[in-house]
Amino acid sequence: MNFVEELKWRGMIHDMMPGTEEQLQKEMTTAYVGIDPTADSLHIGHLVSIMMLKHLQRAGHKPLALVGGATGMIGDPSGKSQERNMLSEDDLNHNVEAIKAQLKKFLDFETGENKAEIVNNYDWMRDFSFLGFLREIGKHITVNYMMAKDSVKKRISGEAREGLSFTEFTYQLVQGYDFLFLYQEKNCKLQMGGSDQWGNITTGTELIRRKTGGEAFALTCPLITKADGGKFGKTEKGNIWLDPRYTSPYQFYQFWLNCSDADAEKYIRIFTLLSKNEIDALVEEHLQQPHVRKLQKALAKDITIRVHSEKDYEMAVEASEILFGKGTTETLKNLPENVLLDVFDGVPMFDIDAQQIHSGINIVDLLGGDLQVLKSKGEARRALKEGGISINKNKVGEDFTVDASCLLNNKYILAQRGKKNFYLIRISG
RNA sequence: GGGGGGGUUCCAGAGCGGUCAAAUGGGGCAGACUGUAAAUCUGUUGGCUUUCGCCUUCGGAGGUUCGAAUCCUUCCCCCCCCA
Repeated sequence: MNFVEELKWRGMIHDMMPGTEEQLQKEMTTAYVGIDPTADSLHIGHLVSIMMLKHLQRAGHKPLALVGGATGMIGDPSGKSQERNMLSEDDLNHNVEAIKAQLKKFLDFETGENKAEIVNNYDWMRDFSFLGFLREIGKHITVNYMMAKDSVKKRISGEAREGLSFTEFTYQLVQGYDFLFLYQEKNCKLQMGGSDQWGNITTGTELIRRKTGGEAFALTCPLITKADGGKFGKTEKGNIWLDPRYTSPYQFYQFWLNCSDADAEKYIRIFTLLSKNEIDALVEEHLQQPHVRKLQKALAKDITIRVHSEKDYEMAVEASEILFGKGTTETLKNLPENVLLDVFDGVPMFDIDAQQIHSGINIVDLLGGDLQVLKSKGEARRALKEGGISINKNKVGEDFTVDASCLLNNKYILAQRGKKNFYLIRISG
């Protein structure tokens, strides 16, 4: 199966320029996607682009990951209603390095003619003078052409009418120049990205055509959505990051496990490397017994292992079973300390003076007091009234007193708000 | 430079001298139901105390008033139109 066919059945093609498939069949082709270095870790929103590169490489082509050290300093107006904050040069450098390290988990940077490469557009933009850019690049593209792009139109005449700065307006040209540069320096003939990048990518192919007479191509994938219309990759707590410092493997696993049926069916094609047959079989099984959530489990397993590790995956499953399975106070109490800590890795931890527990402390004061497990006593009281608080998996009321009998391993207390929010309280001293 | 419209609690958006911690919708959180789902229904959504009550909040700073988110002064910011 060739690259385009592969992406097609996975539902990863939104649009592509005529001739793209032919180009890919003709020869080993170098293609790139851009990654905005807005943080020092990738999040799962980036994973789609990375998977495109992965499939590209598996099909024998050469992937480039362009880390936008320069474009990141400007900000893409696509999809944004407002101009965004600019990052400092230091932050950008730090982020670029961190992202490089993460990409190495997904792509082969070592072997073969088609080994992956990372490029940073800051390297070639840094010394490009403003005047130079105007003379060499700007004159090839008309303002009329640039204004016709949706990303620009929306900002000028859309309902929001936020206005856009000249800097933002220029973004597509700068990105277009990246493509031109890579075309000339690395024989890169294809740019890929999310469908919101179409306009930016075509500015690049246009620039290449006008300036060199050469032909380059564009391929975009649909924006990942959720069936309920929410934003993909976000939870109440924010982005789902690849870096375990920001999103623990347990939370990461849980995110995928909690996908809706419709989403899981879509995501498993996009984010895993499972074959069409394997996925079809899983979907079939899922239809028979939706409550078993085989699809979600397979999805969560595959991604967790690839992003983290087999061991992290097993730990996450174990934790999930203890927390959501038939876990009771008894099973909690019997858990050895090291297992307990592993299970609750990534769960917020609070330290409290041993004395307070031994003399008994009211639940409201414990949760809403100085520890700030919950924001305030008012909130603690409210949650208690709603029946939303459990201690060691037992629901408790407002007048519950926490004392030494609640301790797990003589040291820990598991507090729970609702079904999914856990807090571990540890005594000290 | 001229003219106009705005800045309200997470967001949108009412309020326009007291009955306003501030309508309504969205979102969030929680409960029931369930598949750790969706849909639905219910409760809740500034802080302290929970009984009355108190404190902080309506762009910033002053002022008028017994009393202001609501009136006045001044400053800051945003948007639109014209030059």
